Amino acid sequence: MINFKEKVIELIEKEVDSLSHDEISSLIEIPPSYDMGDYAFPVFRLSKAFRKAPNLIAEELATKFANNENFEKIVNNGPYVNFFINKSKLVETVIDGVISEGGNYGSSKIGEGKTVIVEFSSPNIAKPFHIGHIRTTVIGNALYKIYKYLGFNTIAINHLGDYGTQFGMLISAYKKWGDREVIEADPINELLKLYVRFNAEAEEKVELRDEARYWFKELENGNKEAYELWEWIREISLQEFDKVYKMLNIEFDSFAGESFYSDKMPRVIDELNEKGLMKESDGAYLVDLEEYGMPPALIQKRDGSTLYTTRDIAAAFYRKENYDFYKNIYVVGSQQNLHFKQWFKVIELMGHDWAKDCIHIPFGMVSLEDGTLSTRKGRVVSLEDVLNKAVETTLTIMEERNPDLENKEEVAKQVGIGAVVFQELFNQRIKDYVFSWDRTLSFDGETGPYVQYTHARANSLLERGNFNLEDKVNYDLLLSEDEINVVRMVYDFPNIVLDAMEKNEPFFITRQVVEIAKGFNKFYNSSQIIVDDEETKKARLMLTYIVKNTIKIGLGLLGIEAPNKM
RNA sequence: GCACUCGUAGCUCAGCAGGAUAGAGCGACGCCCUCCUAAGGCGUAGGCCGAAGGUUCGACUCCUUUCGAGUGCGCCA
Repeated sequence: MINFKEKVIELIEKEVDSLSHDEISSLIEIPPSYDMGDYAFPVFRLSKAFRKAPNLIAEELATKFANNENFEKIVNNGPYVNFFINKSKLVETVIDGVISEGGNYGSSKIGEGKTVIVEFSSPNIAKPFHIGHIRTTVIGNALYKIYKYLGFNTIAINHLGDYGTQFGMLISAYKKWGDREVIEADPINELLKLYVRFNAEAEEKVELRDEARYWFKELENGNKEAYELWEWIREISLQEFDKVYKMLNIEFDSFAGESFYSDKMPRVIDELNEKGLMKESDGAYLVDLEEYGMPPALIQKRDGSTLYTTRDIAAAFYRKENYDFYKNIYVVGSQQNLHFKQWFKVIELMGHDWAKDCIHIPFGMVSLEDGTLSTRKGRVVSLEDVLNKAVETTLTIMEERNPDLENKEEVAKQVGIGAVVFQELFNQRIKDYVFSWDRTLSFDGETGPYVQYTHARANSLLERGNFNLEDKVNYDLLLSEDEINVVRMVYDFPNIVLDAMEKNEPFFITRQVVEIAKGFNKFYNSSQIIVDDEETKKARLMLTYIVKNTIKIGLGLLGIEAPNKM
């Protein structure tokens, strides 16, 4: 495909010596409106070197550029040189590009030979998989797909919270009040009950805390009874989580959670000791980070057991050695900003330069209308319920609008779940939000169903119009404002995918896909696509095809399906 | 107390690592199916971009201060 921006840079480079290629590239912008051009080059920076007023410089440059095959017009508008892409060329390059790449439009090989680890989801076993987990799960999955699409060797790791004092509590609670059969009938809820009860009683009886710590210590020491109980709890929890992962269509390459690293910590502690980084404090051991403006990182508790910082460090070492990652990404809430900053620093202090390749991707909090989520206080909304409810609502809408549709159930799942995922990926990660059923179940406007609907509509047009990919198209029949607008957005798509990767922000893709859908719907409403004139029909169907294809790819990168009918 | 994050229309949010007149969706009001999927399209109303300074030819965007909200800060994860 023709890179028009690059063509703009080439032109400018020839006339302007004082700026490098990259400088020019970063100066070039997209005008607020397309009547001002596709690209603009502001010349303010040149006024010193040229010793002229910006307007005059722009005028002079525009005159020099005047004729060029890739641009139909290059003119100055005050201190800007505005470039108008040759529309016919644009249409041609986009259509050719989409046809030749097909289902891989926008993919790339830039990641070849590089491994990216994405750690995400990571729920705590024996606890409900609730609405608070949706962000890491869905954002992480999208990032995983995006990196993969760009050619990286990508590894999805579910770093299960399957270790720590909480399991001491659970084991202790189970031994007191547990009943195997009751738990197996409804694992998460029953385990949660035990956990809640234990915490409640521990408020009064402080000795229970010591008991919990004792059992965790026993677990770490390999006590058979403790280990078997723990293994069983882990297994039944995973089965529960798997239901949600299936609904979301998410797969992991590894479930190596915290427990997996339980025997990999001594070497970390040894290395910290060797390098003189460990400090004793009240019987516990830590790495002092005061110099770096951070509180110390606790490595080992007074009773000799470890903390999650230690496990995270051990896990990072393990991953470096086994995957030799290019990037090691952690999709974890912003509450843990400090924790990651601390242990990344510890690894750096140990002298490992790959510390810089460890990246924390934070996201904002989800809360409920009546306050923060709290497993212990029972203030949770189960993710499974949310997804089921969304599917149900979708089914109701479908009964009204398209009751004759085949495989309604299947489509309702794709649309309902897609709606939830889409909304999750619609804004910047960092924003906090309050969960609301109303918003989650509203499918009008810029939503997942809107985009999917556009996709289905496009598909239906292609079928009705007997679209044939082999048909030659007259590019000059797609030059109206509405048509070009759509073409431009499809043209931008590959760069948007790159942006999403560079900034680890899937929502760039979400927004672009919405823009494409909007543009197409506008076109659809203003022009008849299946018309008598064969040439026109072929051209318009081709436009419909590139829209459908790009939407499908975009949704796919977000982990959302694109049904052909709805 | 210290650190970090957020603060743009009634609501929910975009605004591309400073640029040309601040944009959507929802909600409100008014239109458009004898026509390819109306989960759609078109239009109207609605904003001193939390506040004050500063840097710059130019600030919603960068810096400082300030107010408001959230999060985190040694034996939980």
